[in-house]
Amino acid sequence: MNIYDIAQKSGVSIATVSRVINGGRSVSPKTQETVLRVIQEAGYTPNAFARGLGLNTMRQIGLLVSDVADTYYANEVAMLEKALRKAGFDVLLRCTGTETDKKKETLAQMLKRHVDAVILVGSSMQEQDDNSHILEAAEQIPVILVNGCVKGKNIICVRCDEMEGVRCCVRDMCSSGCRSLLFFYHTLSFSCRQKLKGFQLGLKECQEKGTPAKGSDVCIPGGFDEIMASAENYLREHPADGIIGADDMTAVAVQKATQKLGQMVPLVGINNSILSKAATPAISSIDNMAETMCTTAIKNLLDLFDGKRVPEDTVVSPEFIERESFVRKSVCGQEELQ
Amino acid sequence: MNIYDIAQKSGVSIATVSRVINGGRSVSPKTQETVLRVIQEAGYTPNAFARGLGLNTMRQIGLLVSDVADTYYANEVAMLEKALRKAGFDVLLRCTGTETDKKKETLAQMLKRHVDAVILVGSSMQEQDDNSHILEAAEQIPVILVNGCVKGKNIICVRCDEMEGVRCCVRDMCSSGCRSLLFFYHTLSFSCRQKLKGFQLGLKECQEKGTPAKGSDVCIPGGFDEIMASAENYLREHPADGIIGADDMTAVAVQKATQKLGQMVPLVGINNSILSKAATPAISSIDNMAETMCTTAIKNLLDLFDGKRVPEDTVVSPEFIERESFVRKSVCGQEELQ
DNA sequence: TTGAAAGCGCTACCAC
DNA sequence: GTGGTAGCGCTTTCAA
Repeated sequence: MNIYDIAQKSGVSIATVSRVINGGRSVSPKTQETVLRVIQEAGYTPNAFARGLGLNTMRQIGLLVSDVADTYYANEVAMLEKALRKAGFDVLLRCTGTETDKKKETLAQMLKRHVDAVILVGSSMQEQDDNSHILEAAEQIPVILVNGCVKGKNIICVRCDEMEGVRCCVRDMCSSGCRSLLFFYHTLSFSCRQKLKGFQLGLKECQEKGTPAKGSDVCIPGGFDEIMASAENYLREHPADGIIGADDMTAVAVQKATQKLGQMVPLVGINNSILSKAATPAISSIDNMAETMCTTAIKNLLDLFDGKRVPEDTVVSPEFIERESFVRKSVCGQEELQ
Repeated sequence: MNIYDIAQKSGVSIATVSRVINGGRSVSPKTQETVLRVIQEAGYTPNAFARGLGLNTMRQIGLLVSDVADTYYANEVAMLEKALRKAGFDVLLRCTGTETDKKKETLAQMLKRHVDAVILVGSSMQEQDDNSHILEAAEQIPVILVNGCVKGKNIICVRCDEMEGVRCCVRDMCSSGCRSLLFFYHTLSFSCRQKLKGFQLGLKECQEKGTPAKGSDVCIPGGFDEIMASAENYLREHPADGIIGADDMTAVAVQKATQKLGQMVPLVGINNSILSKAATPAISSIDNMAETMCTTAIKNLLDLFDGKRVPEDTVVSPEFIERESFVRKSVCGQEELQ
């Protein structure tokens, strides 16, 4: 069953059938009706491959993410997929892992698949130094970074100012009496670097404000169990009175460690994922506005497809979600206003 | 840059170039070498759409899941994607939600995309009564159910005997002294029905064994917060001394409720996801062997593509992962052996 | 082993 | 408004 069959049954040419399928402009209402009825009756669907060949697109968009098993990324992928589907695009999903070479290779493969755009989900998709592969990809198709930033033509960035979020959090912890802070993380991604900067900046500002606090960052590679175990060892030697986890998973694991040691330490996570709710005590978390980032990213992409001008770098502000593990006595930013 | 350019530069016909690209059979080593070198130098990649049109496949496989944002499904998607990529297939991802019509429609759309197979991830992709759409799809391409079961030609099922897992768990709880059990769930999926059956079966067996316990199942639709709130209300009126959650998320939410009420109740979740680790006390969980299911599913699919005969229904056994929320005094199945 | 040529099913341009 | 037809880039059959 192909376009020729439909043309024959309708008593028209394939050109007319094609027109009807693609929006029916300059087709008489009568012809249109006939053809549509035949298509309906025959249960005909145009061949996607042939269509792709002719139009040079199959309305597919590549989603690259280091790991969908990560709750936070999974959530973003879900939101992006939903928005893209609504706009009539299919999603080609690839997990890349964190190795630079794998990420580059995967991006190259996506280009060969002739996707209409590529979305790099999460800051882990961005390299610290050399992002030339992203620039190269952008020469062919739009590249969207969700929570990342690479400047270049045909590249759309949407990100959260996590540095600011952590900076404020540090200041809030200091004003709440914390004097010895720890920042735990497991991977030094782009986003993590920003958070670390915020951590240092916050400490510095506390010093200037006359409430000096010392702080260290500690890297524990691995998953939940490794972090929990190593954090326990670390905290036994280096107790702290305020802890920030680079993400909720890390925060929960560290929380477990403090509980084992009988230390009751103010604790904050990042991402505001279900893990922060699930923990006991529930963990206060810095929400990096995944939903806002995702909807903005897709909106910008669709605008770009429509030929509109689009902001090449959108920055959204994080939001502190207060739960049980740390309740602020004062709120950074608001004190200045008073 | 197309196959004609390569043919010209190599001094051969496009037929020969095509042969070289597709495995180089019946091509002289010398020609082969020349063509490969030209392809290399030109950085040529065959057009995926044209290839799809010719071969009637683009080596893409559709993954249908009710919601990737669900930690458990996300984990399965990650494992499936990895295995498929290794076998040279791309993954087309679609979240369907739980409405039957949406699921049917999405499946139909996947078929139109000419994917090589469809994988339905999670028992929520299966309807209780009418699965004719799955049978119909299977007339065109292989359909794989991960943790589901629909009998039919060209349908491969891999599932976990969750009924058995819950049945054993109930018996273990009874033998450990629980006399009033509660089973909480939020959606009555295929898998949930199995678990419920196991719950009832376990209770019945306890009765027969002379350790009668009463039990009820309670459905709370909604997400984490709704479950937590409603469970608290329910438990205030109907305290229990043993609780099973249909999944870890539910278990954690109910755990929170018990903690608010000051009830310290033996509790078991299902899925053995990171949530069960993250909770405090850590939640014992029935592991339904997601990894085994996924690897088996892909292995069977690849075998099917290879024309081998493949088991149409594989059942794996669940595994009880003991943590802090419930420690078994005796183990179901082992007592019989003694 | 190689080449010529006929599809694959559709889109889009150019006539009428 | 409609039809004829030349591509799109590849695979594959049939001859040579």
